Amino acid sequence: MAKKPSMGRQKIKIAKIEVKNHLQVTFSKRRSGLFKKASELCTLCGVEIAIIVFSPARKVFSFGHPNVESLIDRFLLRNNTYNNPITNNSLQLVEAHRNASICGLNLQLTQILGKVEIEKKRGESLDQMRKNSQSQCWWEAPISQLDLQELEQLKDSVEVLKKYVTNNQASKFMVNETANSSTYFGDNGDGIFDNYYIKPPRTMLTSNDLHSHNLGFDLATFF
Amino acid sequence: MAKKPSMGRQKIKIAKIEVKNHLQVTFSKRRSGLFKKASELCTLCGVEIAIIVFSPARKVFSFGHPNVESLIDRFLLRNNTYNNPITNNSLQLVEAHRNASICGLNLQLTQILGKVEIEKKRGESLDQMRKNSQSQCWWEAPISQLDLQELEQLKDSVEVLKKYVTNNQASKFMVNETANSSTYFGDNGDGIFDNYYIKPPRTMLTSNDLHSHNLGFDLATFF
DNA sequence: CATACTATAGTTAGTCG
DNA sequence: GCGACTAACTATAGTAT
Repeated sequence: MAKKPSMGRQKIKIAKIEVKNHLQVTFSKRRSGLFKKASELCTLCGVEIAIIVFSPARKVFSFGHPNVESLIDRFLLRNNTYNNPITNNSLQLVEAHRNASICGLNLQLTQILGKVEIEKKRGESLDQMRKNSQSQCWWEAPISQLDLQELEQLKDSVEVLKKYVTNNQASKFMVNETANSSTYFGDNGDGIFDNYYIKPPRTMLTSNDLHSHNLGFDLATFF
Repeated sequence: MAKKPSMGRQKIKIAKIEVKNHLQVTFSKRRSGLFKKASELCTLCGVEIAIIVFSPARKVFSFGHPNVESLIDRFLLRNNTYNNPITNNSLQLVEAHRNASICGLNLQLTQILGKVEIEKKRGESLDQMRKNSQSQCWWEAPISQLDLQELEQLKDSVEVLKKYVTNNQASKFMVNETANSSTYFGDNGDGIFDNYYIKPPRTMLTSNDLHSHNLGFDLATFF
């Protein structure tokens, strides 16, 4: 067949493409072009970038270095911290954010883990105590049980918070294409959020989680 | 001075630029290039895009059409609801995001607040108890104090998390210019980016880009 | 940190498989 | 939907302001 010589790239107007098929092709090409530019910018300048795209077909495409979630977190945190309209509580907020840092979270987690143990023991002791004299401490046992349960939840909550912040450790490019129901998460090994009430009964933080604070930057500056 | 003729664009390796000054220039240029590409993609294909960039200088640059926050919301929500739970990890992710919902946070906060009250009362009671028989409960008081302190911290942490999520519903931005972050908010598709950090609104794209876009959005509807 | 300039490297519209 | 191809079209490296 006679090959028609390509007329090459034509100039186009930057306006909504009406031809559906054409639009799809352009979207696909330019999206990958955009992600490529982003990744180059990451490499060249050592910056962190997250991109979220909702396609015409309602699919989600995302690019993230090191990963989308952690950048979203930082973005929101930063906005909250410095732009919060509730100026009255700004100082408290700053303090709260400080508490949300990895360091603070680890500390809190450690304290809570220890506390859970203590509460268990205390529950037992109080249980015995109640046997000895119920009239004196009738309210101790139930509260103690409640404490324990709540503390377990709290512990897990803090772990979730910590995971949020810890996510920053990843150091890989990640490109996601989320069809209407699936998202591929890179094998960074992070991005794991543990559920605080459905999770399996195991310790959720590995020693790795607890000690790896070697972020490429100083997280503390964000709080 | 004798004008040296430009040697034109040179080929570069995509690797970390070491020369600080050079890096800064490249970052600035490529960032605006990236945002322009994004805005073109928005207009051409009628898609929605959010970009977050953390610069080497720790500044935040963002592009969003229609705006960053709403896209983040949808991204997280979609991950929450429809993420494909292939592995335990992703399942946990789904649950964790669910936990991050306002509802869950409110619940947790309520629980914690209630617990703080209980702890206070218990502390008092235990204090009295200790007076009555120190030998039996010598360890109660100190632990109780520790409890209270920890719980206050936890309460703050959860409040932070809640702020995270609640932010979605707050007025999108009030004081969005800070010393640390500049944000480009994509507008209705005319390709005009308002820079809220550097100067009053000014055109970012060339006049060539300014006329042909029309997505039928009104900037006012976004804020 | 942003912009102006120019030659050239890189991207992509249009088309086919 | 993805790649390949080619001829334009654009972005941008290097440099200076």
